[in-house]
Amino acid sequence: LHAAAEVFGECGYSGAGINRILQRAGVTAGAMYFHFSSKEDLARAVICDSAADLNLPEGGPGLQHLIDVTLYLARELQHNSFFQAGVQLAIEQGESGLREYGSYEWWAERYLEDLRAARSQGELLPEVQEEELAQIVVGGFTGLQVMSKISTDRADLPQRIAAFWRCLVPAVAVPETRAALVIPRDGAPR
Amino acid sequence: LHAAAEVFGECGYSGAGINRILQRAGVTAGAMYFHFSSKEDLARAVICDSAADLNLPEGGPGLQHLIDVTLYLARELQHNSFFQAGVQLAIEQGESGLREYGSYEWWAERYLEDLRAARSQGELLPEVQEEELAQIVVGGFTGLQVMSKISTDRADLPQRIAAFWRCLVPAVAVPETRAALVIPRDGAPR
Amino acid sequence: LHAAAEVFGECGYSGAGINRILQRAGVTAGAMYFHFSSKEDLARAVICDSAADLNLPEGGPGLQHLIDVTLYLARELQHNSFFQAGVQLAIEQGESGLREYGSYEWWAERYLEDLRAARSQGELLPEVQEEELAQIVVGGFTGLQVMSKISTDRADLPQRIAAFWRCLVPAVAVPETRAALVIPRDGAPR
Amino acid sequence: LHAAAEVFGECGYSGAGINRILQRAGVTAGAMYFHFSSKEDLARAVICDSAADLNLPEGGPGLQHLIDVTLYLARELQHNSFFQAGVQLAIEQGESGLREYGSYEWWAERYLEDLRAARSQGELLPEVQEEELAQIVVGGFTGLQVMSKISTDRADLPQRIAAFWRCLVPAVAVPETRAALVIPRDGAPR
DNA sequence: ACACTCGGGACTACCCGTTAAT
DNA sequence: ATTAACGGGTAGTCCCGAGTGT
Repeated sequence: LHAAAEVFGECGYSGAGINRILQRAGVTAGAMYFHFSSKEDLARAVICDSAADLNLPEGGPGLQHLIDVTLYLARELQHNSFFQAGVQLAIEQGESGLREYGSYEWWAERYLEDLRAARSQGELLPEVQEEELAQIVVGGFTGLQVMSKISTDRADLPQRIAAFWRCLVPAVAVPETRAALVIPRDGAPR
Repeated sequence: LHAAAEVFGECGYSGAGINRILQRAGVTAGAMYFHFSSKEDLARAVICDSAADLNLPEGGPGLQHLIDVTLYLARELQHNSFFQAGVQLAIEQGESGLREYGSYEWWAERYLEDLRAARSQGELLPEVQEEELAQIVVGGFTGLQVMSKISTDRADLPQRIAAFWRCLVPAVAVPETRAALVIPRDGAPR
Repeated sequence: LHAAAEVFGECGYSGAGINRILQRAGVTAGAMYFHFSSKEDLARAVICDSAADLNLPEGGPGLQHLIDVTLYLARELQHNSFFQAGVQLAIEQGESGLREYGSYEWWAERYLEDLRAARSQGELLPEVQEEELAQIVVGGFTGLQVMSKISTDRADLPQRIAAFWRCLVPAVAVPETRAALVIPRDGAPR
Repeated sequence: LHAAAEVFGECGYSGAGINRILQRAGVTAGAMYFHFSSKEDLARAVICDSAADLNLPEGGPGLQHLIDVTLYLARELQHNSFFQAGVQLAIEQGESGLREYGSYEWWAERYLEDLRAARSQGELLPEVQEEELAQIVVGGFTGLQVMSKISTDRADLPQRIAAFWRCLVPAVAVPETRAALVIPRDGAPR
């Protein structure tokens, strides 16, 4: 249910009342409990669908693709309430009982693929550890998202991510790659 | 109340039932409502005290001090339940009604001081923007804390922060400073 | 709910605890809050139903009918807990938040119809103002009801109303009507 | 305490929270409970003082005096919060546990004195029963007060009482007295 | 004698996520 | 898939007293 995503995204898991979800969706309680066995189950469904309707940018893997992906996600977080809910619920794991480190690992895995490609294309500096870097990118994205949400309701999230990359790139990319990378100041798509 | 910090830290704001706080603290409702006029007020008090009992590492300002501070905070987050609660409530701002971007800004400000000192001591590379970097450090710390909490209950948080710095330093510090910086792999105090 | 009427009638609005209503009705809180969204809403429902199950005496309109109605209401107030509750809540309007002067106006309107009929049948003395008299009858009834409830738990209410009329009639009715009017001393139905 | 009178008058007995009284009075709980042993006791004290600071109109007893008294009381009810509280608490007897029919009886007694004087001065029609009439006056006053409070916050109470008397007088007073009686339309003092 | 801080519990109206009946 | 209900939970208020000074 799409209404659930909105409410979870706005109020968090425990702050989201089922009734609010129901009446925003225009459904009755029984109807929902036919499809989802519990609130937790509903949240799980939202999480699953949250990653579903993302259209990650195409393009050959590598550092540039990784950057493009994060900027795309940043922009997506501004309007896509499913994705917002996914992120919110991921952050709150533990309150919700939905102990699934999955989300973060999944993204780290995705990023790692790009980083490995980057390595094999010689884009990365030798001292960079791909696994660590993937974790750092996930962590940085998460943290900047939280801050941006609180301070500007995510309006400046793409800019923040862009700044993050501009800061990080010199430490990870070889000079020639670095010169070729495109990191729009405002996070707009290339 | 110290019990409140624990419960807020564990369950978040809306997940924390006042009754649980009360019975963990061994006091009654009336007693609490004499000192704090509402749950929100209680949370505010926790936030305020959360930053109070930190003993930030001494030492001349600069990049090394900034690193030491973040590592200290990482270690502190492992046992200090007041600080845990402060961070948790900061992340949840909005659900709680406690709209105070304050916490993040306050830390960014602290970090900025060190960065400015670092700049004037010639520790920073010319292309680094201090304000942006301060935000990124706060964001990175926040995000890594969230991930670490979920995956290992913060057991590996200092290591993650250390890795974060090892990754970041080449991009911000001039080579001689970089060589002199101490970033213990395990995040232990110097 | 019929239990609500009893408790409201006995204790007034703010004195009536929802729990008392619930356990007297033998239902649970959730059950009630499914049907009524709040205590106020419940009270409103009681008020509405209070006037519903009254069987006002039939008969051609006029002074005699008006008297019969008030005596009937007096007798009804002795056992009909719905009506009791309606009157009680009407008196307390303002504490309850149910600002609806409606009840009193409604009755004054009813009475006025009879008085207008009486006028057109030549039963009223020329100096009598129907509107004012209607208000006075409502007020007198209300006040006597309050007194009777306190002093004798409404046991003597019909008698008091009868006395009220015996006192009032000479001032409002023309002599021949006056002679024909029946006002049983004990307020019993004709 | 004068603040208690206001709050009781506004909210009724059970609707009046002690804390509200206390903070309006600018006192603390302990201070109050030294002087009054309970809320009920406080209410009793308010009732007692409520009749204290009334300056009933002087003048020889009789029908005119009775009328003057009721009009004076009507005007007093508009601003004198002690008296308002007294009336309010009198109406609510039973909720409050303060079962003292006293108030009403006391007033009926006062009125009866005037009526007896009126009788001995030949002002009353022969069929009038003084005791009954006294009760009716008390009841009428009470009821009209309730209605006026709800509809106009007592702004038109004196007018209503005046109308009450204009209606009642023909039924109780002998013609010559009736002609001499002064009942200002707006209830203003003579 | 008087006042206040601090606390105790039971109670308030109301909402929670969930489930039977049908 | 709906209507009705459950029962425990929500934050918060109630009136009141015990202990501590002034």
